[in-house]
Amino acid sequence: MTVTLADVAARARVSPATVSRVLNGNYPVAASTRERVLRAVDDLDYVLNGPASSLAAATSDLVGILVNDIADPFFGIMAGAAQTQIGGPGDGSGRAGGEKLAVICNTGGSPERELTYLTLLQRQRAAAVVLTGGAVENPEHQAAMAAKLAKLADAGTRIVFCGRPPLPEGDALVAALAFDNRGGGRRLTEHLISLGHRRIGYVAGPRERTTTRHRLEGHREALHAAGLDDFPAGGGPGDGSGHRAADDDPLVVHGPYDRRSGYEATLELLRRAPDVTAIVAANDTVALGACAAVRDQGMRIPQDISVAGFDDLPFSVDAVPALTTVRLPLFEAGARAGRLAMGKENPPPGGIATIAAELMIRGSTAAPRG
Amino acid sequence: MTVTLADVAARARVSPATVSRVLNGNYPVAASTRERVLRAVDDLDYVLNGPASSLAAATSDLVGILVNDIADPFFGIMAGAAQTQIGGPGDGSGRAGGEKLAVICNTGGSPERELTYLTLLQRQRAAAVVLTGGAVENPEHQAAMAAKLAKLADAGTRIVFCGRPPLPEGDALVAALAFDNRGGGRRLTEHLISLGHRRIGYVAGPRERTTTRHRLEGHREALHAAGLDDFPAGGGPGDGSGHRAADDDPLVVHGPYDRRSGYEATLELLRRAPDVTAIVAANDTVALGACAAVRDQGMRIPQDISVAGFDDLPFSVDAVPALTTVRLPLFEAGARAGRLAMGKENPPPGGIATIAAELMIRGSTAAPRG
DNA sequence: ACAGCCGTAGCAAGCGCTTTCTACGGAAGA
DNA sequence: TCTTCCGTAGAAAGCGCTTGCTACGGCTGT
Repeated sequence: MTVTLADVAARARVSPATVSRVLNGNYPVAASTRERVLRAVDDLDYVLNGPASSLAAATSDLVGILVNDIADPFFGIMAGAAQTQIGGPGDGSGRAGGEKLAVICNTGGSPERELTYLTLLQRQRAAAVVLTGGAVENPEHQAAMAAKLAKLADAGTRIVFCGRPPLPEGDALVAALAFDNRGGGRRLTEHLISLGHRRIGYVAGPRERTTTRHRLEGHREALHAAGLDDFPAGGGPGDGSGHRAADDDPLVVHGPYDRRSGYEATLELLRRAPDVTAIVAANDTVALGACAAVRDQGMRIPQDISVAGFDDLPFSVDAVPALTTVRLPLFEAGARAGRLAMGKENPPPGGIATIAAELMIRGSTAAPRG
Repeated sequence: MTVTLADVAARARVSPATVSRVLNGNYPVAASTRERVLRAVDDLDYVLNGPASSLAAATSDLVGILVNDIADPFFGIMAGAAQTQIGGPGDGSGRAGGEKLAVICNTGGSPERELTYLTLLQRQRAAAVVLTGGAVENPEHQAAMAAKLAKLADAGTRIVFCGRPPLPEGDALVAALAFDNRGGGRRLTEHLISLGHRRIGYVAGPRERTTTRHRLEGHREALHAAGLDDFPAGGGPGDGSGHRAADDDPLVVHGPYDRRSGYEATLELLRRAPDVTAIVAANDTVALGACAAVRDQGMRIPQDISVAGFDDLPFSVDAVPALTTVRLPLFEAGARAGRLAMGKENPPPGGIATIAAELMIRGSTAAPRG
């Protein structure tokens, strides 16, 4: 029924071993033989049996990319960029070399799914795994992840973090690309403060997420430095204690990273503190929801209230007014993560690189009235 | 080094065959034995070897989802939805049953990559393939696709189209979910006409794409019905001849499905026909770019010019003014495609279902001045 | 002219799992 | 009590490929 290596070998009048070697190209084969084999492959329309090949070679050409929400361009951009460095041909150049199958796995932000996908990838003996976006900061889950990743690494799977800090116990790690969420958050709020804002609301992401915590800590650092915090700041970088007072702060509302949540959290915020003159959102998507809420309350942006986001997704520049935000080089980071996963690029010194976040000042923020 | 089935068998004091049967659960195994095996699996931290399993069973648990651009929420939403029906546990219910690995493959809209991914999936003996979004209408490529898909189908891979019409020669097909792009396009333009617009520009998607053509044909149908076309309309549904005059129409500009293209194409359009009172964009992303261009030319939306999109992506309702567009039930369609791919749902009668597109009238369209 | 090499190709042993077929023991039927 | 059958477990034959090792010519070096 299906064509096998042996069929090709028979047609080319060589042994299966030779066909295999031609196909893998890592063993000297005479040009004439090679050509004969290639023609046979073509004639027979032969397609390698992946599982058989992976079994025999004890490796596979699968690379897993884990994302929290593929419907969110934040992840789509990174994943797509990573895939350009990994998948099929069309890397721009020819089709030679490490042709791997990049697979994007959508965890939906669920720790269990994250672990399940990792197991599935482990089953497939994946060549590499790229973990994107914020991690869940639950000790139990972190331990499970560390264990799982250690096993993967043991099995020869390369591990790359993209947009999240490596695990504390991460010896399994190969490379980590972390965004400077804290610094970005700090500069954004500093910008608002320099504009004259004193009461700044914060629509945060989900609790127990590294991105959420880091951005919020940056925000608090800026407030603290300006003496604007009723609540203790998060301390310097590396000091995790910033988590402490978060739950009591009336100017901070948590919610998922989506538009609807941004809308509702903003309404709640305005109810709690009608005197805020600026709102910082956990990310651009949330900021869009916040803008809608602000408008529905009859207020203008930025005249009555300033709004800022984070990430600088493509649509942010088109918002009206254009959204002040913090630009993260998502595409570049994703591509670099892809390269690291392929072993095309050396890991940064120390295994971890921090990627700068750039403040983008646009029309949605202005000095408060009065 | 790594734990194998045999190790588990030894520890549980049973044969490898029994362990396999416990794990696959499709053969009677005494409860006591099963439990013993399961404990051994747990103790040893055993993980099935996917390739070996796939090789022996001649099937795999991979499901491929092909998308044109994963950074575009249009695809992200569909792919994510499909994955909820396919991947890991957390389908909501327990972890039983068809636990498969949904993999998203980003073709970047390139025909070659599309084919390559299909080959890669064929290599892996994928259980199913979901093709999303518009197809490239190049005869050569279509033939290659048809051949490839036929081979996949022969090998037992289920094929599902989501958001694209099935291939003409598509006997390989299992199920197709097509959006009513033509009808949606028609109703959108009818709406504009009913508002009083007579000169309507159209920022189309890339040529040779089914979505592009169908949406444009709908637009032309509406113009034609109102006697507004200087150029012949596309004829009724099913008549492919609408393609004919497209290239000459000064009111139509083609470009990729991205924001930047929308911006530039709009500028070009306004240069060519400064008297247009409305602009229809190929999709919402392009519409955003169009809005920016319109504004940069010092015009207001919708007072000076109306703008409309297509898809109703999440951000469209937050544009200012909110974007008039055509809503496509992307999530529902994606989920259904996922179910079809899993064989959880029966294919629609005739193998193809057309999914309705709903006109969403919002603030970005209004009657022209004067 | 002979030993020794190098460049190529083939042999054959798995890789770890699934699955058919066989085997065994006890329960039920005669 | 003996046969038949059912429920359950094992033996073993691959699935299609990779790869270490062996083998075979023809060259080169002496």
